[in-house]
Amino acid sequence: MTETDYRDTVFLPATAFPMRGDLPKREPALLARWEAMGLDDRLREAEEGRRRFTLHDGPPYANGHLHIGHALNKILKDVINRAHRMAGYAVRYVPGWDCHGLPIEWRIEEQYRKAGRDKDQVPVLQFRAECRAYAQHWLDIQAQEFRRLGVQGDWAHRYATMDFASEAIIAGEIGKFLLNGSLYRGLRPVMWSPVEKTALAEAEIEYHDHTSTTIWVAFPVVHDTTPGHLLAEARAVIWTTTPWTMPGNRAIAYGPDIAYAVIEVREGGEACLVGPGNRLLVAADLAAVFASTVGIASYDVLHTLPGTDLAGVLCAHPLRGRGYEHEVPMLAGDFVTTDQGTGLVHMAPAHGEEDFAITTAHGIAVPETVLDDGRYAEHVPMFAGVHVFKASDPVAEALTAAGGLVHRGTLVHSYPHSWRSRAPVIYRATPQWFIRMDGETDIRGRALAALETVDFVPAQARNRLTSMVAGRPDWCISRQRAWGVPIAVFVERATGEVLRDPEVMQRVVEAFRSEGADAWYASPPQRFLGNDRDPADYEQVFDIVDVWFESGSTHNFVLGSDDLPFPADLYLEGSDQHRGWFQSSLLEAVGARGAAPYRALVTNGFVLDEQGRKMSKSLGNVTAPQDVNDTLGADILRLWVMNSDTNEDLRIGKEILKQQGELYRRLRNTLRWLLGALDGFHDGERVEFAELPELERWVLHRLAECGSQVARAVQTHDWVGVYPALHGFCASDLSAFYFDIRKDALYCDAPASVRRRAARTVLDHLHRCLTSWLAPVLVFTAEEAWIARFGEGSSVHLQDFPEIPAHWHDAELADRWASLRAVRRLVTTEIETARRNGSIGSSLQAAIELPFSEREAATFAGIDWEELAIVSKAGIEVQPDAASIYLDPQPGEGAPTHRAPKVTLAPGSKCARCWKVLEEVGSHEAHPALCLRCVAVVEGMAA
RNA sequence: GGGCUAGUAGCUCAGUUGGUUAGAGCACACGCUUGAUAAGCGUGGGGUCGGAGGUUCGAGUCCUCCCUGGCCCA
Repeated sequence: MTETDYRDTVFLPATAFPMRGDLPKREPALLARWEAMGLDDRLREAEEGRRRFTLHDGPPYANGHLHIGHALNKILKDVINRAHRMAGYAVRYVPGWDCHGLPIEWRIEEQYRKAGRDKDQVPVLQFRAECRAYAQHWLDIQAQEFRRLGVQGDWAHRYATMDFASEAIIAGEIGKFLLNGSLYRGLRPVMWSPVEKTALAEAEIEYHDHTSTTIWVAFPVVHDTTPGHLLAEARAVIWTTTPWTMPGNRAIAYGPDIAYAVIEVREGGEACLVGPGNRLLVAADLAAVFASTVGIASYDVLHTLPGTDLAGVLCAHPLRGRGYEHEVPMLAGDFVTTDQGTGLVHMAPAHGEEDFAITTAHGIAVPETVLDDGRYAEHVPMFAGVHVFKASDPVAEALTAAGGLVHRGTLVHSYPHSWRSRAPVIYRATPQWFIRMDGETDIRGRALAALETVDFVPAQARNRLTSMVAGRPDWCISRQRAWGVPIAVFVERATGEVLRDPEVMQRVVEAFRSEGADAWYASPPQRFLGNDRDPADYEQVFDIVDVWFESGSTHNFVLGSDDLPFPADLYLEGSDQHRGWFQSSLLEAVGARGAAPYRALVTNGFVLDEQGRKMSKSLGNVTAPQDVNDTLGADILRLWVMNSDTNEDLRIGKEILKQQGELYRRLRNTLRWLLGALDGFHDGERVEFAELPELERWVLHRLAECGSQVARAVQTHDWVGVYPALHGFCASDLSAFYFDIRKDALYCDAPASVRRRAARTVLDHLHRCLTSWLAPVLVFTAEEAWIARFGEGSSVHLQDFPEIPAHWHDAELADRWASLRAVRRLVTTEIETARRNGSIGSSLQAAIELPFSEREAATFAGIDWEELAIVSKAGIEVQPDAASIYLDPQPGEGAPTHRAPKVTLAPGSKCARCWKVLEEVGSHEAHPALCLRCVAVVEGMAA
């Protein structure tokens, strides 16, 4: 008989599960299959009566295709949801969308501009309808894109901030803040875009470099309260990067802990605007820098005085006599530093947070000097009608003429710009609606208390969110725009008081619920005010609410039923949402219902390119999820997420994805080989745990370790490292070790042999465990590998994670096998040496001789080294006095170490069936080409 | 400029309370196998642990400063 004649007697792996994933084609087919079999409904049915896990979805903005950050976030959510489901929870995931707001409004306006139409001529209801249609369009596209990524959810019942029900709830939530007294209207400096003519949220601001005119301005001291009257004839010098705020100046801040100096100019420089004899007040430490910057050649320090001495000093505005007659008091401010400038800071109450806080604390009125389009108001002396961004020259010239300008320069610095128009923004005091953070309702204090019971992953995030809540100002919730939910309140004209009437509020909410927020614009005010009030007595507010308030309200849209209890178990978003949704949701929930809306917060990092840079179209380093789906498959993208450290920023690009493809292949081939080796497996083959060889028990131990790791991740929401570990298990423990060793038994042993049945028993566990553990991530591939074994009617997604018996875990066995594998590594190295010498080819051509110490020989007794090293012959030689190099961490000092393993050519002939080289081959008459084991198997098959 | 955070092989990541020669997978090179075959196995090269100081018998781990990224803020 020739070799090929025995090939058919070998039990080679057989499976229809292809080696190549072909995911871009196969994934859509699986999605269609799930749809056809009603998988989502079956999941719902299977979850009856289980404990619930609720991850409340943070809404992406319905504007444009998904980018990689969306994909990362939704995939992570999906993995966590699916893993909980398979761990025994009922999971109903309701995805949502953020639909209102400036970016969409801007797009619609843009369309008008391109069409040459004036958007101010468009009726507001028509404009809002177009915004709604636009948002709906992208919502539908994004939903499809999320589903293509394999994200499971209740897509039919998704929420959207623009749903009528949502708009009604948002109005009702505003009503709660109105009625509990934390909503107020106030004049405050807010970030204002003169281009869009609206206040902007911090989230709508971005910083770019900007060249500003800087000026040093001298304020004459007119009332000197310092001991010894040290400020006689002196002028206080301030430095500012915003000359346009000079008309709004009302005070000067000094640092109480800073030392100040009165200097007298001895000699001015060539271009210096202050001549000899001028007396100037600046911080003592900054005097020299100041002098050289403004061109003072030399000066004398007349006096130094502590900052506290400046209390009570009054200055004149440098433009006194030209319409600026108010006094400018010097006020103590802890925020004043000597990092730059003069140590004296000019305070314009309308144009800065600190300015506002310190001046109003001293009873100074807030002047409204700048109009909504960025021009000075009519009442502003000298500059009425000038745009603030063109005011540097006029202001500097006026100050020069008045003798108040000390120096002028420019500075390139990071400056706030509108996120949408990219135009610079300003601080401007306007009447706005605010939610009070402190005071009676103490939202801040209660929010901070609520955070103490929230779990954070990663843990550092707690610090970040807490400090942001602790430090934030009152929440400005009004916007002067059209596409959103109106702050549906009335202000009594006679008193300026906001109307707090639950019945009015109720009428608003009901109208919104049936007709949407458009009702506010479409209905006469009488409808809301009721018959007892005269609409003429009230001003109807048409500001819309900040979209962060809307998204902060989303927990009210979906949570609060038996199905979806409040609070959510988990919120999971990118790290930018500490300032955004994590915070707005917290403040909204604490303010309106007194509790945090989440039990745990998970943060994921940002996605960067392969060099760690931000992705941008101009750099051409953008990785689009759609492209990955179409070229590699969504499973590859999902694997990328889970193989990354999502707690930190993560990277993606061509090479990284290629690597994920390689890692995927290993997982896929592991499943494929399992399926092939399990061909025809039936329950009767199983071997009891007690009958399993040590090697099989060791694999089960490793399986138990992996299972614990998965279970831990479900509980902690921290999945970093879990799938790399699973991959390592497949590559190192299974493919390179267990599978390689067991191929002989699986391919060549008789089907009834205990060794082969034991192996298949374990392979069955491996297949079930691996497919279910991989299912939350490789949603398509795991399904394929499940169907390949259990048929078209089944789905891995209807499975729970297998229960792992506690006795599978065996730490002692693990230690022993760690040593065995260390010995094996040395053996394979020796075999490799022999191979390079040309003495052998395959390892089955080798015979090995293992020198052991007595202790090693005892410890490793019973080990089949031929099997473990995959060689044809293995012998052990005990060296009585040698040190135990495989067992001692530090080989004996004194005792000689035994020799390294010795590799020789195995004697005998190659068995035509199992390819081992054995001396017994040829000894059987009927099958001279076979070893005796194979003879028995072949004859058994023939019988 | 401030807060938070990171910087370990080409890539993705491990590195316990400071303790021997810094690990793994992938990629790469070479070899084996041709019964997981557009697969599998083995061996190997590759790191001044971002940089510079300091503490210590000993630092990837602790301290200081600096550089480079990221998020958030000003």
